[in-house]
Amino acid sequence: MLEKIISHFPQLAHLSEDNKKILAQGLHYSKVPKGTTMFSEGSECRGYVMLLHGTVRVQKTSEDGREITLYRVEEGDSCIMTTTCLISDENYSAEGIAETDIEVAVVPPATFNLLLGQSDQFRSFVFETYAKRMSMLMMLVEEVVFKKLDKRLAHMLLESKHDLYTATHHDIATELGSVREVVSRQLKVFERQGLIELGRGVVHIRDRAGLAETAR
Amino acid sequence: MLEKIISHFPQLAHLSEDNKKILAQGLHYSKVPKGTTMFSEGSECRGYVMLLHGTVRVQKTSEDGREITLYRVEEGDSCIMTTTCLISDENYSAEGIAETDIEVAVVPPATFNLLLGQSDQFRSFVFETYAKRMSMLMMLVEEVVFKKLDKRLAHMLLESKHDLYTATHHDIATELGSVREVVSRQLKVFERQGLIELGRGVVHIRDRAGLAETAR
DNA sequence: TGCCTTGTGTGACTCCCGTCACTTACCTTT
DNA sequence: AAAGGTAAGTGACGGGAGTCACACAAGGCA
Repeated sequence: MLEKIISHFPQLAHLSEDNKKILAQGLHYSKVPKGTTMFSEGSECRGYVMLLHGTVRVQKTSEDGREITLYRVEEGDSCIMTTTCLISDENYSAEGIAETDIEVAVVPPATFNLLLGQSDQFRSFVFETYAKRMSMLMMLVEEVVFKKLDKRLAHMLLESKHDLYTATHHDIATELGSVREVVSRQLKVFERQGLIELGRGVVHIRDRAGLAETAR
Repeated sequence: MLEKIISHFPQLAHLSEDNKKILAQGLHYSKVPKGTTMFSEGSECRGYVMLLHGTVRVQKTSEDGREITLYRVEEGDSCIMTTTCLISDENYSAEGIAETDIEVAVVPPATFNLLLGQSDQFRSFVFETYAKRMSMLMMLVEEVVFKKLDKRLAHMLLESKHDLYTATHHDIATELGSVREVVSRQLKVFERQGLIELGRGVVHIRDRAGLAETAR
C-alpha cells in the first residue's frame, strides 16, 4: 500500500522509516465513484486526500448558474482544499467533484498533524502543493482578466496530452467560464483554420503549433 | 519586541514559552520604504515576513502593461508568497510592492522551519494564512469571470473603512484590472446616482447602502 | 423505423468595455 | 500670473462575448 502511495508521490520516498510507518498505519484507502462531491462550501472533511487515480475538478458556480473550473487535482496531487479545513476552520469557497471514478489515500487528521510536526519532508510536500495551487490560481486570474477567449481556448486545448479531446462544447464552456455558443463559434473558426477537426463530443487536435501561435 | 508582534498577531499568543523564545531570538525587525519591491518573479527571499505596519500590494502585470491587484497584505497578515519559496522552490508568479512605508518582522528560514516542526499553533497560523489567500484568490476569479465592472467597482469602494477613498481613477483601474476611462465613466454614473461624490484624487462615499445594492 | 434526447451551427441583437483623441479642470512651481 | 504636469470628463468607435431563437444532425432506445 505504502509503495503504491510512494510510486505516485515520489517526494514521500525520502521520509524517514519511522515516518513512513506512521503514514502507513494511519492511511486508509478508498474508491469513490464518478460524480461524487468531494467537498463543497461548508462540508466536512475526512482527512488529507491524496489522489492515486482519476481526477477531481475544482470549480466555482455563479449565482446565475455559470461555472468555471479553477483547477484539477490529478494523479499524484493532493487536495489542499480538504487540508485547509483540517488545520484552520476556513470555509470552502469552491466545490470539488470527482470527474472520473477515483482512488484516494486519506491521511486522517491526527496522522497528518503528527507528520507535519515530525517530518520536514512531509511539510515541504504539503507546502509545495499549496504553493502550486496558489501559482495556478494567480495565473488563472491573469488569464481571465487579460486574455480573450480565443487564446484561452487554444491554450486549453493544448493542455491535452492526446490529440483527441473528448468533451462537448458545453463542457468546454464551463471549463472556461463561458457559454456554449461562444465556444462553438470559436471552435468553428479554429476548424476553418485547419487547427482542429470537430466531431460530436470530440475535438481532434490537428495543428498544435498553430494553436500555440494563436494562444500567444 | 515580541509583545509588539503578538499584539498584531494574536494567534501567536498561544505559543508555548519555549517557542516564544525561539521566535523572539530568531526574529528581526525592519522598516522598508514605500515603493520597494518585496518580491517579484524569481527574486530571493529573506524569510517569513510578518507585516506590522503598512500594506503590500500583490499584483500581476499583463504583457501590454495592464495591471490587477490580486490581494493586499496588511497589518497582522503575513506574506505567504515569500513563505512559498522558503519551503519549496516554486517561482513567484506575481509581484509584491510596498504601498506605504512598512514595518515588518522577518522570521529567518531556520527559525521558521523549527517553529513549524515544534508548534501546532504556529503551523495553524501559517496554514490559515495560506488558506485565507487561496479563498481570496478563488473569490477574485469568480468576480472577474462573472461580474461586470459596475458591481466590482461598487464592491471595491465598499471595502474602504473610511468614507474618503483616496486614489486616482487610474489607480482604481489598475486595482480592478481595467482602464481609466471605463472607471471614470462608471464613477460618474455613481455620482449622478448620488452614491458617491468625486474630487481630484478622491472619492467621497455618500451612500453605502446604495452601493451595496448595485454591488449585488 | 421513428421518436426523443443531446449536441451543434448560426444569424441577429445588445451591451460592456477597451481604444483613440481631445478638452477641460486643478494644483504646483517658478 | 503664467506655465506645465497630472487628473478627470467625454464623444466616437469597434469588437468580443453573452442572449435568444431556431434549425438541424447524430445517436439511443423503444
